[in-house]
Amino acid sequence: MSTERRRRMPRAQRERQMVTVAEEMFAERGYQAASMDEIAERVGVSKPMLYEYFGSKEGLLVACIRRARAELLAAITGAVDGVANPEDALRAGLVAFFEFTDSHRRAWQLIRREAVAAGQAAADEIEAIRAQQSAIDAALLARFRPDAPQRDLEAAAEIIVGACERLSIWYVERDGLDRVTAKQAAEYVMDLLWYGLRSTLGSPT
Amino acid sequence: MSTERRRRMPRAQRERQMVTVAEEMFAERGYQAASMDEIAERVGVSKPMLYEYFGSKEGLLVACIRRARAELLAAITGAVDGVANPEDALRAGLVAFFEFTDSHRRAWQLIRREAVAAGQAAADEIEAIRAQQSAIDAALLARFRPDAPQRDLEAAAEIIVGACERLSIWYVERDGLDRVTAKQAAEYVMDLLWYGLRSTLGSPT
DNA sequence: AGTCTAACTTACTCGAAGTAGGTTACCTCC
DNA sequence: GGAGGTAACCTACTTCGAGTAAGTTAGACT
Repeated sequence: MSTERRRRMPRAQRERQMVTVAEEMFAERGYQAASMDEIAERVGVSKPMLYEYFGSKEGLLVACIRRARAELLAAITGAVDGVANPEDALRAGLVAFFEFTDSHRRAWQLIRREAVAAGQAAADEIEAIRAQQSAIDAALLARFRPDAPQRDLEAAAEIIVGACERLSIWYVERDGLDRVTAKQAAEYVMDLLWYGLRSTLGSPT
Repeated sequence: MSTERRRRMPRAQRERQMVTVAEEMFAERGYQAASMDEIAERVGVSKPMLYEYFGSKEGLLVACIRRARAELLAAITGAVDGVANPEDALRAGLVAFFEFTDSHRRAWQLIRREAVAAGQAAADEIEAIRAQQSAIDAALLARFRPDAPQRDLEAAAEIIVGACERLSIWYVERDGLDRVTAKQAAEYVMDLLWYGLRSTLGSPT
């Protein structure tokens, strides 16, 4: 008889734990198939607590996504900050991105696969990640080519984000055979895009 | 009192009608929120018929996705077929893609937003669309540069597919203001990528 | 007219999301 | 150290929609 009494926890700590468990469950079983009862049980708490803190199943998913987004943002800004040369900054950002998707596979899987299961809110949250990425890229490009029209910068940023998202999936999936590193993935993107970026967004340096 | 007697239909025809209605409903309300009862009602048939023909709600979603995929494939192969010059072929394919996402907004929304709601099967089906796109692109690039290593071709194809997917969303969303046409979207992609493609995948032409 | 089957129905079960309302551990202030 | 307040927690329910069992009719073809 384990006399392990369930400890009470302050809300913030419990929430973090719940998000962690939910992330596991969603990634493992898929959003739909994961049940709130089971998540609650694994946390060691009853279902209404989840609803107390997150409002709904989708709310819980949103919390998972939001946390991943914050972490991704931190990783990238950390890598880019203080790098003066735009080319190096972009490269550093790309490497950080691929490293993140590699090391946070669970969260990344969640984002790309369980995306919109729940509805609007979760979809918006994921879209917000992409928007965040685009904004970073657009800002970076703007620093590089202040003269280029806004629309072109946006389009270029979208292309970069899309390319990275897709390449990261490819890259994570060909895990076993013939490993591609984060650096190589970043190089692929740089090689394909950098010429275009230089020539399209105004006169070359 | 409308004496409109419900007509019986052969299976194939009824299935097509069901997929059409389901596509509408899923796009309109989201996968989760759309109910099988309501879809059945709108079709003018009872729920078990849907299950008879599609097995499950997810099966119905898969059927929607699959149809859109077939249409997309037809549109692109139609555009690319017979174009000898690789650059023009790629451009024609891109234009066809953006035209498709523009004219089939409903289906496209469905694909990008209701993606993985249901589970594995639907996710796989969507992934299959991307794989289809990548394969087309990789084949195209291979024709252009038969000497380049397989892995580089794959990476380039993934980048193109990701860039297009993302750009098409951006493009469809900035609908009102300052319209971007399918041709322009394709041009953005070409401008950014073509230099890179020429220089990366072997020696320039 | 009789028969066979594909197209269709009504009327259910079952499981998981979400909720109403009450209980208990822990901190605080005297 | 006891009273009181509140944040953390629970049991026991309702509801709603996915999925199903078993039977019914239209209409095609002898």
